[in-house]
Amino acid sequence: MPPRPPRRDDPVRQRSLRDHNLALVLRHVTASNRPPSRAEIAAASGLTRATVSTIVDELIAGGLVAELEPVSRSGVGRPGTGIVPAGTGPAGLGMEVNVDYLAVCAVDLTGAVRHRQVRHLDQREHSPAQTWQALAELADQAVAAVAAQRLTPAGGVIAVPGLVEGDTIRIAPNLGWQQVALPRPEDLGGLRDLPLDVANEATLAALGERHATGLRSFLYVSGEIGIGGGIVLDGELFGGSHGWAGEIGHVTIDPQGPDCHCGSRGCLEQYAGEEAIRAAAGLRAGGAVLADLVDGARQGDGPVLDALEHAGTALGVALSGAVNLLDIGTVVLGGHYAELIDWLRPAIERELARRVITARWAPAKVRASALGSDAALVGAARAVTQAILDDPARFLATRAVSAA
Amino acid sequence: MPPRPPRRDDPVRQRSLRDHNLALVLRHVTASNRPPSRAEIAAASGLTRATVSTIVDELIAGGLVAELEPVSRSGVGRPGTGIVPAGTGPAGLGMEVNVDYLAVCAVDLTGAVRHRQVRHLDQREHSPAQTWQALAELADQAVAAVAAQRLTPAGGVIAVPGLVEGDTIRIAPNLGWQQVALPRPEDLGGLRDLPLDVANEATLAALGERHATGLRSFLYVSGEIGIGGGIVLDGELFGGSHGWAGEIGHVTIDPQGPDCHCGSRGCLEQYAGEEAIRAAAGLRAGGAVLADLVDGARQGDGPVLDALEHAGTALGVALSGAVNLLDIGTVVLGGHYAELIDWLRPAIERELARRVITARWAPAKVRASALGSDAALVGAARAVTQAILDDPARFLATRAVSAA
DNA sequence: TCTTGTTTGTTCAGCCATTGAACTTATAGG
DNA sequence: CCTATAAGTTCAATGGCTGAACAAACAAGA
Repeated sequence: MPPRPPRRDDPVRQRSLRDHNLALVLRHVTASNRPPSRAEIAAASGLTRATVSTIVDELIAGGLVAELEPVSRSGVGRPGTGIVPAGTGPAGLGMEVNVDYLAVCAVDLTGAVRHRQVRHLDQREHSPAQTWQALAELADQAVAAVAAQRLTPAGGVIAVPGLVEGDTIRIAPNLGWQQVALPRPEDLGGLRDLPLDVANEATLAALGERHATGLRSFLYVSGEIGIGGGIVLDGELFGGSHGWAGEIGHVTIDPQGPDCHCGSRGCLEQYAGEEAIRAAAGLRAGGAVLADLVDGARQGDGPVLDALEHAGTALGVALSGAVNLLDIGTVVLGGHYAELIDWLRPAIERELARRVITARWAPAKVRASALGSDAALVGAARAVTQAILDDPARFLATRAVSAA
Repeated sequence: MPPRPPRRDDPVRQRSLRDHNLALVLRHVTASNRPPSRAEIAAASGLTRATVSTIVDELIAGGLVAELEPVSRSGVGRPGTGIVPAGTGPAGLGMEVNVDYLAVCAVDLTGAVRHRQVRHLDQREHSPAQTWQALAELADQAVAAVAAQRLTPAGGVIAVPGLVEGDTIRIAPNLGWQQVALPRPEDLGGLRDLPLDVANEATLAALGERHATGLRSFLYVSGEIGIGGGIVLDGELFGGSHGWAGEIGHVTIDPQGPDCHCGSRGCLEQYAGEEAIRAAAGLRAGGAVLADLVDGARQGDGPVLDALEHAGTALGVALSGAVNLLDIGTVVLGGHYAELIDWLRPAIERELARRVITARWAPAKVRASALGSDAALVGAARAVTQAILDDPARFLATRAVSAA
């Protein structure tokens, strides 16, 4: 998502120095829970107050941060003026295409969701072109709603439950899509001139969780119809060679297990996917599976509890492999799993304790998603604002050009 | 291993600018296959010739690079003087503690092995203290040998087949070690004043392979008595939260499989570890298992071929999970696997093709280790020199202090 | 009310690394 | 011997950070 991450093989000129410190200061502003003063930023970042002052000036001029009204604060000495991320300024647009709905949201630099709209639409009954059309309409409304709050959309990211490479969707099994390209800019109405990106839904959800939880490294696993995953390492999304990392749904649980639609056998999805759990629980097909499962589990329904126990065991086996491989301290369960966590957790933790070789020294934690079903949508929007926060200089430069 | 990687939350002063470009230029010198001239470095790095000149001067003064004799080169114009990594200068000491031998080697900044010595010693019959004693003697000889070649040892790293945390070895099953600390500096003779580190053997082997092969991202798997692994992402070793990443030997192949000594069931080691392959092949215990397997396979011995086919299948299942999770393009087989690759590869590639969901668009490559059984030893030594190459400024600073 | 002490934020000279252009050095080719 | 070309060096200019001095804003005590 970030247009071009700073490479360590780049030469460093004076300007890059400023660029780095611009990002450093901005990060302090967005990261601290209390609006910091220039002096506090200086103390925390290691820069001098003089440098911080000029940098803050530049950020204010660019509309990325703002000064707070001088509120009286405790303590002796001249009170500092708090610096906050700009509430009016750039906004990130997140869009989600899922099996039976479309969604759009907008976040500002503080991470607050300033607009959110969901529209039910079954993609399986429509062509990709129709989906893009409907999404463009939603996006138009979002752009308008956001403008009314004095925010300027700075870009958009679309979350898709499938494999994405560059600007094309290789395959999205549950949508029935193959080789679908991003819509052309001229078909996008209000998004026309904005940078637009597509990415995998679970990957973006992981990004959303990263901000919502503050965790530096974790494995995100989302269970819905399919099982998706995302890996965050040291605060950064890990994409792998092609951006396809995190595909835990097709990790093998039992080499001789049931056939999977992916062509393999014994994939995790065959044990812990929605359909597998439903069938094992003896529930009817086509209903509101998640609600039925939660109800059944709450009422102590035997087959349902057994089904969840089995799913948890399979999840635990897959996660153990991942933890052994990545030595990662936390697993975040999202999607339906977030609501089923109470019944999944015992089996998952049992398997982790048995199968992770370092479990006795550093047991991995299992927790539920903080954003729930909005994770991918919010994560997509955050991807846009995050790119600005990571490299404010680039944003300021483009802003200066468009102003001229 | 690198003392402290540059953090993105550090403030940047002018000096860091120089530090960065120092490393950038040095990297160009070590990376290019032909000794580059100052002008070529400037063109390749994006810096100006003026800057490169002053930086090269600084590196020459610090003894990290040297000018080549002005050889006549083709083409019109003033010929450039080639810059090469200093052949005399800092050296890295690699040490390896394995089940039945100790080894030491030294590499210079070019990566060339300048000294290498192996001594047979069965650690299972000796205490850790005795091992350290014997290793210190070997290291002493290495320091002397290296000094005779006008090299100055800059640090040492010990490779151990076990789980390392900080300066202690948590557990090394095949050595029979638990909670063993690094030897005290005063017990180390010629190593007394050098920075010393321990790390996992497979992790260091991965590092060695990274330099020997030039691959940017790969998964290294080494099969000997145990199975170890290391992950290299974008040129950097990935350690995970505690440095324990890469433990692929205890990934579950079959949740109901045979008991493993680690307390779990169905671990990869139970299918593709030396002992498992030997038993499946019907070979006698205690012999030269690897040699027997290679002989048997060459002669078309049925049980041996079957055993390798089964091991390859299990490896393929485990690697498929890893590739699905990490989206990594290359798998490097080391240790015994390197010599057995011809018989393992078909099964591994078959499973990867079946089980990796992105295999049809980007099939993962399987290749043999370039360093063979020396990978861990050389990798350990390289870890030292790599730290210098990654941050020459730090090295120059300590050098300046000790000179004063 | 006035003074003192404390902390914030700004100003400015000094410093440091990079740049770009001019200049010197070294070679090939006519 | 002269010209063209490329490598390497020198040097004034530039941009960004630092440190110290200073102005501004406040609390506490006399």
